[in-house]
Amino acid sequence: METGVKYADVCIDVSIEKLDKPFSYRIPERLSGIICVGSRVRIPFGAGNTEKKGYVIAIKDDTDYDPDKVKEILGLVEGSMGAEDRSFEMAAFIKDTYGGTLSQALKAVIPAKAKAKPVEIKTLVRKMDRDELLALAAEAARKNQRAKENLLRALIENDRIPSSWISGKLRVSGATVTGLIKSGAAYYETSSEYRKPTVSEMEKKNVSLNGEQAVIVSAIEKDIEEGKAGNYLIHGVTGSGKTEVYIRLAEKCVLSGKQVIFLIPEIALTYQTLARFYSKFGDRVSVLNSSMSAGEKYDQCERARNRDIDIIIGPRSALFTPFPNLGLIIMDEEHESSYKSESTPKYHAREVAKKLCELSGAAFVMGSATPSMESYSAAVSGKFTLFTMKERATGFGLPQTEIIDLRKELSGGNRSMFSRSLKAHMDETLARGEQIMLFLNRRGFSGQVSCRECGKVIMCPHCEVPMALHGNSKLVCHYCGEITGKPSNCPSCGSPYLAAIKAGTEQVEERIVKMYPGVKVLRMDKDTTSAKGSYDRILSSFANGEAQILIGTQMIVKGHDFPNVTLVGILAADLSLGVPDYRASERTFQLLAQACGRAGRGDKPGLSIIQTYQPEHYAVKCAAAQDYEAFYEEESAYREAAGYPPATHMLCIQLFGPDQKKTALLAEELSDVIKSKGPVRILGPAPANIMKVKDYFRYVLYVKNADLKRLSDIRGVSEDFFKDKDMGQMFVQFDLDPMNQI
DNA sequence: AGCACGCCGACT
DNA sequence: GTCGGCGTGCTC
Repeated sequence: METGVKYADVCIDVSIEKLDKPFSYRIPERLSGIICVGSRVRIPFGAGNTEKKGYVIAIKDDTDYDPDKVKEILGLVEGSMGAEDRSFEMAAFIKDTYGGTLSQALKAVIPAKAKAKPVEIKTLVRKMDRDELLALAAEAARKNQRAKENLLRALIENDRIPSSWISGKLRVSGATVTGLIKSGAAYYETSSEYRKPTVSEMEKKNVSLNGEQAVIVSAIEKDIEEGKAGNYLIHGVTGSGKTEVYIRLAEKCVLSGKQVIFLIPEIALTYQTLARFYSKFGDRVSVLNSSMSAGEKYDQCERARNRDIDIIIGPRSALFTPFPNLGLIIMDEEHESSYKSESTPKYHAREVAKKLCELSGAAFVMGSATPSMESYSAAVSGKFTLFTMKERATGFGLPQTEIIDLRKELSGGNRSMFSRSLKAHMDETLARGEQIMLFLNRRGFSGQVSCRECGKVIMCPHCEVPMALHGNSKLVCHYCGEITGKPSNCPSCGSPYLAAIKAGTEQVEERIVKMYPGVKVLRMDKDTTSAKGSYDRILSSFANGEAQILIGTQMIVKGHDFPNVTLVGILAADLSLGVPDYRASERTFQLLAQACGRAGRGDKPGLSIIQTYQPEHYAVKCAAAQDYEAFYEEESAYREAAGYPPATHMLCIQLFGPDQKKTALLAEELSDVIKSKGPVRILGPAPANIMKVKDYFRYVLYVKNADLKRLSDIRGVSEDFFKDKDMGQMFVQFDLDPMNQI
């Protein structure tokens, strides 16, 4: 037992800014050695000594605070998760890196509230002996208390009755049971049992590794064995078999008594990967997903803590699974933007995972066919170890690609959305009985209603966003949810000629149906996947060959393999290039490269056709050539020249307020305050791309600096500035290296 | 957030 | 003269 340790820094678990600092408490003798960093404690707080709960974030021999005023910890919180030290270091890291309060960081890091109690299995246990119970039963019978009599008779025959029996088989109400307990005939025993998500067992197949896979597995395993586990980036072309590498590494890790966190961008998209993990690890693997209740998440944490599972698969929040001996974090599809949290603290799972691995001595393995600029640059500079997989595991080469210049099509007299080449290849593919995927990204325009006479678009009254037509009579704002009826006349000029822009995919579908009567077509976009389960239904019916053509937005390019797809058509590649965002090229490249990779995943060669108005754009050219390195070089030069991540770091400060002038003014003031603290590159303040959402005006300020510490200081300065300010309804958000420019 | 102290109006 | 309004300001 430790001696001389007297004080604990306690974070009170309320999300109140003013309490967002540690409070020192004396550790009573009886608790010394029991209380540790991470303990959940009860403490007296404030003048009234109201009892509050807090987290111990540090233990110290002395305190900076007036020792006379320091109070004593009352005790430990019963049933606390006792989250370990690591979680608190993670919370501190998140707070320091991404801002927000410590409580917000703690909330992100503490997986589920302890108050979300596990399902309690109650058992009624006999307390009296048989004769006494018989007497009671006889008395109940005499008083015509049928329910009580039945329960007593059941209790005579069984000394333990599960509560499910009582309400189910015996049909006895709770009141009767309570009465019985009061009379001392029996008592309730409660024990918690985990709610286990169902696991379907599949046959285990042994896949042998190809050369590239084996090299990577043995290199990383060697590092782990020598205690030199680091960060690894696997750049593997689509279909190169990254999952098998993950499985081997995870297996090795589990066999040596360590646990694995496997991060995936979106649960629905990687069913095939999940199935492979299940078949390999059975019920030692568990899946976390966003639709789970707090209780279920709590159970998963308990199972992890108790070493009932070795592997957790889930989105970024799976990072905070409290494994006692974490050995490996895998991050699949590392470039996906869903790894960045959208709410404060806006942390990036990649950075947090890296930190977590440092703290626990675990290996961090990232994989992608199109790595993010951030990761690849870290790999190039030697911070991550880079592995490249160039072979497709099936042995077949990458699909052929063809770039079609839509400007030439137009000047050649073809005004349809299908180029002559695409049309010809579609004819052939259909004739061969193979499948086609058509990809179109037309988010943003679909559904908007405009007047054919004055050209005005119907906007949401609360947001600076066009309303979208749902069905035939409803207008919906996708930003605030405002629903209005579709007016019969234009609100500005009164013209009755209102026209809705159809979703691109819908138009494509109409054309296809006309072009190929009798050919089965599936469409997948926001409209067709809004119903629960429709996503999987569409994909599986396409996989089963129920349709020959699948038309969709970017959601079709991810995940699923369709071995019979031999033609992929990208109808308008540059639509995602026009977005005012420094990541536009990167995202376009990723999208195109992934879409091209969809063709020829089986044993038949594939072809991808990219239609574009900008055939000379490097994102298009490199994606067509499946040349990641060339893209990286070009994009890297651009980021370097323009001063964008990863060449520098960028702190985005977003101000929100109902009064446009006041919000703009506050942004200006903040900008001046930041400038007064030393020279630094500031962009803006400027109105956000979408200036108004939910009646709140949005102003944005970007501060650039290569030094993260400097940006963190600037965030501190800003936070202090806002503290002294009368903010009214205005509020601020910080976003480090944002994924989307707002 | 609570719960104090605190400095001004209507009451035994 | 006190009781009590909730306005500011700490709370380890």
